[in-house]
Amino acid sequence: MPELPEVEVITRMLARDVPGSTIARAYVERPSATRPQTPEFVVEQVTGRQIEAVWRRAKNILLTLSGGITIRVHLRMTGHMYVIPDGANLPRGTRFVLYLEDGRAIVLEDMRTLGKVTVHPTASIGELFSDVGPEPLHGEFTPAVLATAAARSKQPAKVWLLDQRRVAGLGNIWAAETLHRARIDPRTPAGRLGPKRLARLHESIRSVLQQAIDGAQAVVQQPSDFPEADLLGCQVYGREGEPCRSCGHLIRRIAQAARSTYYCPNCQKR
DNA sequence: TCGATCCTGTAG
DNA sequence: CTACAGGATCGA
Repeated sequence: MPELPEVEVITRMLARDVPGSTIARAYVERPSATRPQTPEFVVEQVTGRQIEAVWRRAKNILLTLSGGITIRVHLRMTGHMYVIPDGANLPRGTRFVLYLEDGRAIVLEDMRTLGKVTVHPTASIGELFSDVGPEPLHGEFTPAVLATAAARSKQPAKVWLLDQRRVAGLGNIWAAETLHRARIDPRTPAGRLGPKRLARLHESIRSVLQQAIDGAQAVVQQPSDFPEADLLGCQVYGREGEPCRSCGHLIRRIAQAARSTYYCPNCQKR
């Protein structure tokens, strides 16, 4: 279920706890987790290598290993990844495990089994993400970049924001929250947003995501905690029929691209 | 550009 | 029981 903020916090935890450790063995509980690669291939590629770094790109977790190999993990809808102590039982829903030499293990827990683990030459990681848009919290993401990407697009703004080729990391929740903060109706064609609203959208994306990271970070007490940002703090997501926190109008839910969109019909204009 | 699809758990 | 779930890809 994680979007950029949740993946960011999960990545930070791993980046704090596992670099320097060596993978003693690996285990694929669910063969579909590595598709299109085979479990045997993935296990063979990672065994015996040292974890040098853990980082994030869009909603992917990357583990850079010694010997020029990188593990790419995508949590999709229900994935979670964290370290368990030596001797701890594998959690229910475990799909993939990296056992470390010191006895700890990194587990991929994923009830819905849509998550993915694949291995790639580190040198080729760049091209893996060649179609993915800019990281919204980095300097490369500017109003101008946003404007260029939005130009002439007829896609509704909400659907447009979910497309990872435009901006990396937004999902159904934070796309809705971002549009509310920017006071843009989710049905507005992206190409019709003028400089003023694009500037608001740019700023909203950054501030909403940064706040969500801070919120998610705050709820994690131990590694296995899922850094679920506080949905009670959402302005629109999941609040159909409830009053808008800014104006009191009732929040509406519509379907866009077969997914729910929540918005305030009063605050958010076309 | 859209719907179907990969899966399973849970809410209504 | 059915509807739906915070993702992404694939084929029509």
